[in-house]
Amino acid sequence: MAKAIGRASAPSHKKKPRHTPAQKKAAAKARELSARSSRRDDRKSYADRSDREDRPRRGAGQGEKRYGDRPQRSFDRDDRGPRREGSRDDRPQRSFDRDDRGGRREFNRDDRGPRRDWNDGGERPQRREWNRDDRSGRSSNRDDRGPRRDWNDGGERPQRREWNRDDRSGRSFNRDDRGSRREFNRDDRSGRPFNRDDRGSRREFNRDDRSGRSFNRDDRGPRREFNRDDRSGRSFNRDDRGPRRDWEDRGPRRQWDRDERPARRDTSAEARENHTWERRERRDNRHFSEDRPHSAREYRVEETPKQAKPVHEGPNEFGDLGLNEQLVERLTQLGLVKPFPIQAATIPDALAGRDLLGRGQTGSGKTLAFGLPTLHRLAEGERARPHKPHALILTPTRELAMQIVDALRPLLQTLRLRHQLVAGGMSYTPQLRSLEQGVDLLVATPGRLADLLERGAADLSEVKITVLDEADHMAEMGFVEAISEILDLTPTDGQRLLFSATLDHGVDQVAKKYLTDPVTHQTDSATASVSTMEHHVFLIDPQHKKPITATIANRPGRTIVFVRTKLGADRIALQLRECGVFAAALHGGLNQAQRTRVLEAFKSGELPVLVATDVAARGIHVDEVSLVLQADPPADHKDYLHRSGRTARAGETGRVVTLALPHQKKGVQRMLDSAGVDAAPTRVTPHDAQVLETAGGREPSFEAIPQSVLDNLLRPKRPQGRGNYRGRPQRRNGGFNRERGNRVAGGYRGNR
DNA sequence: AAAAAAC
Repeated sequence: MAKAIGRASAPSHKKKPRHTPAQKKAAAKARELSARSSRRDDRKSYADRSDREDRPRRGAGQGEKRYGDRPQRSFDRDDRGPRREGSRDDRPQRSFDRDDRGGRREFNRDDRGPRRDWNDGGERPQRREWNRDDRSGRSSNRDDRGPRRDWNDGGERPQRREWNRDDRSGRSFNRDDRGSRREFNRDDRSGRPFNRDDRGSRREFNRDDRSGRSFNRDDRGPRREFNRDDRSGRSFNRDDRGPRRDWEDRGPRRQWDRDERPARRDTSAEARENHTWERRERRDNRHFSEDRPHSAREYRVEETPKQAKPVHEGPNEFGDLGLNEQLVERLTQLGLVKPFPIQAATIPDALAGRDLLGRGQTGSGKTLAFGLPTLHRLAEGERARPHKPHALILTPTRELAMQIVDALRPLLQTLRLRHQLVAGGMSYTPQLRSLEQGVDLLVATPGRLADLLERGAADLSEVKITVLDEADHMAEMGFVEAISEILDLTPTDGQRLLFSATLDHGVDQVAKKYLTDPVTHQTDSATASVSTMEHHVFLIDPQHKKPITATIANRPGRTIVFVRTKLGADRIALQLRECGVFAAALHGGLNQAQRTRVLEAFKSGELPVLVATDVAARGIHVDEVSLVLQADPPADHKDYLHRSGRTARAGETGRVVTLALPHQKKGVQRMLDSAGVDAAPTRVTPHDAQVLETAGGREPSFEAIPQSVLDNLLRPKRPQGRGNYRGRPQRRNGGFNRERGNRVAGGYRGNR
């Protein structure tokens, strides 16, 4: 792709061999330009994916596609005239699409106004959310359903609401509409996957025809909307379909519910006194449509009393390990004087240049265990030459790479070593520039590094030290190929350090191939022996999952909720917010700016609850996470240990609660055994003392937290980016910029 | 089987 961009964007270079320095330079420039435009991707707003704005949007969704494609467009502008002609000819397909789109758009548009009214006047919207996907919750939906039906019969509106509202996941949309629209939806749905597959080609197609695009643009918005979020999630949606369908089978029950309902409504006063979940929920939904002003501050984490951190006194024992004096001095300034066991065990061997395997519990200080000797050795050597770094730290996630950079930065600065974060989702420019200028240490994720290697921007032939953090994960399928390729490019006599809290057979394979006479340091058993961690397993019924999750998450202190899928993360986070628990999702489907911002907010305390996939399972350190709730059980015992390890770090205390559905009981039990965790599964229901006390939960308020609060949280606090890039200038004139002749889409639109 | 990792 990178190459494709280069070609498309700088046709003049295309046919010439890039031999002369001048030509090389020109090519580099082109690359940089394309990289620069690709940065815009990071500015896709969270709202683009997940807001539920009611007004017709010109830009939402659209923006994403355009951004993605824009690099070429801007370069190709000159070419457009001719191409346009071409695209015309090609249009058959196009026009087809277009009609399609147009139609949808109309549809949407018309619907939108009314929907709003609905929202304003009615109370229905949210209930649905809540119940959306849980069959259990549905009981409350059911109450509503009668009227909706009538609506359906009389008008077409009901669904629109659906449509609008829950755009966020797109799911509830499907849900209630089952009656009339189902057909519609279905087709649509089944159509989507196709679209998806087709999209690749279509996109290609479009690319060449950029001119055609501009025509289409207006039409595209709605479509985008529709597809918007789920570029990744969509396929998952399909999975959800099964249950939904089951839903449809419920005809009879509905009848039943309807009959029931009038009575319940009449006794709403009484209902209020009853604190059953469904009823409170209904009552409180009214707040949602009012969309009262909120500020994120209201939802800040309730700080729990700080735990005393171990204070080390006396002479700095890092000095005894043979580390560079400047380094030791800086460590002292940072309050680090006593090495953790894993550090004391591995540093001497690492300084001696030996290959090693290090295993230390989660939160036991592995970053410094490999960081300090790496820095020490870098400081001893010469400055790295351009493009040829001397050390490489590889991590499985971008966040972890950033965290390692953050942890090592002060030490690197003290030693006047140059470093660069090399990870996807971020601008190429600083990465290319650093390599150009020469950089001593790269902290990288595999994909982007491979990309830079392929471009010839990086050369690993002078790498003296390679570190694999979370080595066992890196040795797993899906990672190991990339890692092998990278390791193959480093000198065979270089030092290699493999670290993780769990080392297993997969690591042995890598160790066997890439390590020479390695020494292994295991400071603890591989099981969950973190003594300050408490484990609980709650055996629950499916219909209680949501209320229990909400109750537990609604606790003071920072909480991480782990789920299995990206879509699940979005969904649970949304559900929590609708219950009045401020939560945001973190997963690989978000763009990097969003990921970074969510994590930052969680660290700072603005966000008390993080709902994450396993992207956050390993290595991520956040102070004072006092509970890890595994709403979906982890895949295996290693994941259990790593997820759990987000709490009880560096001597803090923490609790881990794992929810298991009846059919998961066996697997969870087996996993606990392998993980060495001694926890007896307990049957619980939402109001049990177990939930309220053991997990520290509290019944949530059910005062839905509006999307605007989340959008506000996600809005970058300073101009985007960590580098010196100051971000795109603020949009003016409705986002239309004459010079560019292009509407500048983007921004966070979802907060109104 | 999902997620992650480049665009």
